[in-house]
Amino acid sequence: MLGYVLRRAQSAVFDDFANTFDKAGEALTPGEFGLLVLVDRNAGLSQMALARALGIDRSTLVPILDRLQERGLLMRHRSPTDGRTHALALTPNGEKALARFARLVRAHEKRIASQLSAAEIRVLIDLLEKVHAGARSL
Amino acid sequence: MLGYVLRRAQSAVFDDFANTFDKAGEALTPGEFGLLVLVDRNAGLSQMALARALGIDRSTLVPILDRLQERGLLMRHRSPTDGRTHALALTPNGEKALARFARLVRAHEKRIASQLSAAEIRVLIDLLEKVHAGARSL
DNA sequence: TATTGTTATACTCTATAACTATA
DNA sequence: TATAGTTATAGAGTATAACAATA
Repeated sequence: MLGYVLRRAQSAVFDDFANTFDKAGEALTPGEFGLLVLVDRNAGLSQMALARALGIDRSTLVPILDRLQERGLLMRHRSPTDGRTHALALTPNGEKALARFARLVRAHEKRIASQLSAAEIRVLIDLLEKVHAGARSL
Repeated sequence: MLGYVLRRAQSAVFDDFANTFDKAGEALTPGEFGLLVLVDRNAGLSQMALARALGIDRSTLVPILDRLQERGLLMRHRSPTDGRTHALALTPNGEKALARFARLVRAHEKRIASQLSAAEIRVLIDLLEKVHAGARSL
């Protein structure tokens, strides 16, 4: 029952995220937003480090970065200290886009929490973290 | 923030689901479980009706049913009243498998809720439904 | 004409295995 | 030898468009 309700809520939230961006003429997934935030806050990190932080395989990351790079949001620089790694960073355009995206995400967050009081939001986040902890105890 | 926490919890729950089935030597996704439950409780329903209930396109459903049918869990019967539709039903083997699956899902649900009291579970479900309602208000 | 199921096609996310360049 | 990134490949979920059978 809990798993089902969680899945439904998550699905509605995902749809709202997509809709928010769509109506603003932008296109981004929650995963892409999280990736951009990570790169922004940790400029220079490698693809391996990013993949680890996102919990995905390094090969999965490649086409995702390709797309973001084609969109001019992000760049792979060659690391001067380790020729094997790419130092990731947002482009100036990527920084500007991320600021726009962050505004949209705030509006989205506001809407998904619109039926909850501030206290309820805190309780919900707390309970979700307990679910996370419980599920992790394999 | 809420969106992110929700996504993380959902991801951990999904992993626990997969792990539970894996360790029991079974293979099933939450979506497949939901589908089997729907067919079990509404024997004879059509693919269109099932797709609508699942919120997916009818063309998406086809390969999913193909796989379940290949596994001998489910059958497409020709409807006597409407030659266009298939009446879906679980096979006897599918019924037995679903009983096994339901046991595993109960164990899984117990684990993801292991850090929560009964009262907290009720509150969490309530709050998640409010999130669902808020996100739906597009 | 409209509906149901199927197929063809196309993206995206996901992974594993093998390859290249570098350490 | 080991690590980082890439490519090839494969499977699953998702969709749209076109098609055949049926209503």
